Amino acid sequence: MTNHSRQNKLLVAVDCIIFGFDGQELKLLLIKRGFEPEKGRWSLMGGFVQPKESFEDAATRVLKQLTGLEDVYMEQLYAFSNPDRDPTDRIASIAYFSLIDINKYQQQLSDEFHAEWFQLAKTPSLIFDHRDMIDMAREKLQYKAAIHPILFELLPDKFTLPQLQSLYEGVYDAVLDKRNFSRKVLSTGLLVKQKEKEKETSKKGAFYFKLDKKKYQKKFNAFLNFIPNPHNLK
Amino acid sequence: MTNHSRQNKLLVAVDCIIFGFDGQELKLLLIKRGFEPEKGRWSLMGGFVQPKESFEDAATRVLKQLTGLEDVYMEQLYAFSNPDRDPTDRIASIAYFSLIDINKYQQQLSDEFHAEWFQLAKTPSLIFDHRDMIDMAREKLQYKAAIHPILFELLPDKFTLPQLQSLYEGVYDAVLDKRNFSRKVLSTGLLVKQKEKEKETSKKGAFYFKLDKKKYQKKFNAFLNFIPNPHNLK
DNA sequence: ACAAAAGTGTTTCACATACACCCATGC
DNA sequence: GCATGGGTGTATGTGAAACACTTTTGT
Repeated sequence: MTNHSRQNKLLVAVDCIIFGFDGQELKLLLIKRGFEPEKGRWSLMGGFVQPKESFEDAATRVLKQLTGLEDVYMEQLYAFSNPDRDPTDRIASIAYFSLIDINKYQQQLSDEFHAEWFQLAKTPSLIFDHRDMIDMAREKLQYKAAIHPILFELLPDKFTLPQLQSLYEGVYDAVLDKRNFSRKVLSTGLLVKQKEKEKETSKKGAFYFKLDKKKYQKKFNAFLNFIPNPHNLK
Repeated sequence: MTNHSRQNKLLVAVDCIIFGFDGQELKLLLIKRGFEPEKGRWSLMGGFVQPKESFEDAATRVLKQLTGLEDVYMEQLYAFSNPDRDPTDRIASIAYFSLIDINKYQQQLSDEFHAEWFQLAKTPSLIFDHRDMIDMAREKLQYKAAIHPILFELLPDKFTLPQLQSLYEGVYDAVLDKRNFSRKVLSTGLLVKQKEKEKETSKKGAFYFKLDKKKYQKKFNAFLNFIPNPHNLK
């Protein structure tokens, strides 16, 4: 227990599950591996953890490498550690998932990795346990987005209610009633109506909204609707 | 990226946050370290991940080593990886939390580790980032127990409603109304009333209940109360 | 008979849901 | 003038919360 022996050391990688939303569909950014093993197959973007780097640092670095983005929403998903998950080497992988504004994503960087956005339902066959990672990420996203307003991280600064609703519908694979939906999201007080309309997708046009960043920060945890009644809390 | 170089390898440990409930208070099992570094200080029970072991395997092994228990509720909490978290070596730690029936715990095993149960509010100073681990575990427990009926994992086969209520009150540090509480838990259909009463803690005595294991399994996920209305799901 | 904890029911209110019509505009 | 998608209001039901008295029994 005390011998920090060399033989107990492991290779540790990070893998990034990157979600984006194009206004219609929830999407996932995958790369085509340009190196062995499994060269030519699709996978999540990943990389090895360096000696002086935390897992978060590594995931941030890897994400930036692929997308050019920093300061985006990222959350540790799970540590995958089956000794046989990579058939060639024993490599543990810490999976992170990110929510990015797909418009800020810098295409040119991705060319290097042959990256492509995939609809969730249409992802290709993936290496190792990356499919499990994605399934778990999706589940966690559903779980968390039901409680915290994280889906705004996928949207541009200005967005319309119909867009927001499509996003929720995509995440939950559900059809929602637009009257109830708009009442619910507006009742949070998190949205600020703009004067301009988005007029690409309809003749009438839909008003833009912006997120009230201050309230967003403040309400991020308050969004919880299941803890016992606040005034019973000691 | 392709060079799985030796120098990228890391020491990886697991640490176990072990919760128990004595009928009154939510408690935590800690050990007094009998080895360097930090010999003599309190810490979580942990151990290094072995070359052919998954992190889950390692945590299961470590938990059994301390408590003698297998097949208990265990969940991966988080991978802690700050390069400086252990000042002597770079060691990442994957934290797991467990919920055990404190009565099944085998005291004699723990003597070897000088283990003791602590009330959450009265935990001593701990090594490294173990305090952070515990805080996060508690938060996750609150989060999860609000949605899934996991707290039964802390109780013996037979328990009373007042005990169950104390448990919830301990986890949320809250005072609950017993009428509303009993209506709510009984409405889940998860509890089966027994004929015997527990007569230690009151003159009148409180009826024992058992968990309906089949319904528990079936309802474990159905307990969710926030997903969009089921009949809207595709 | 009294103290101590168990057990039980009703009212009120907020929120979630179901549901249908009018509006603005480009063509 | 019509087709397309945007925007709004109401009625109903369910579940959460507040609240107080009776029961049992050991001493």
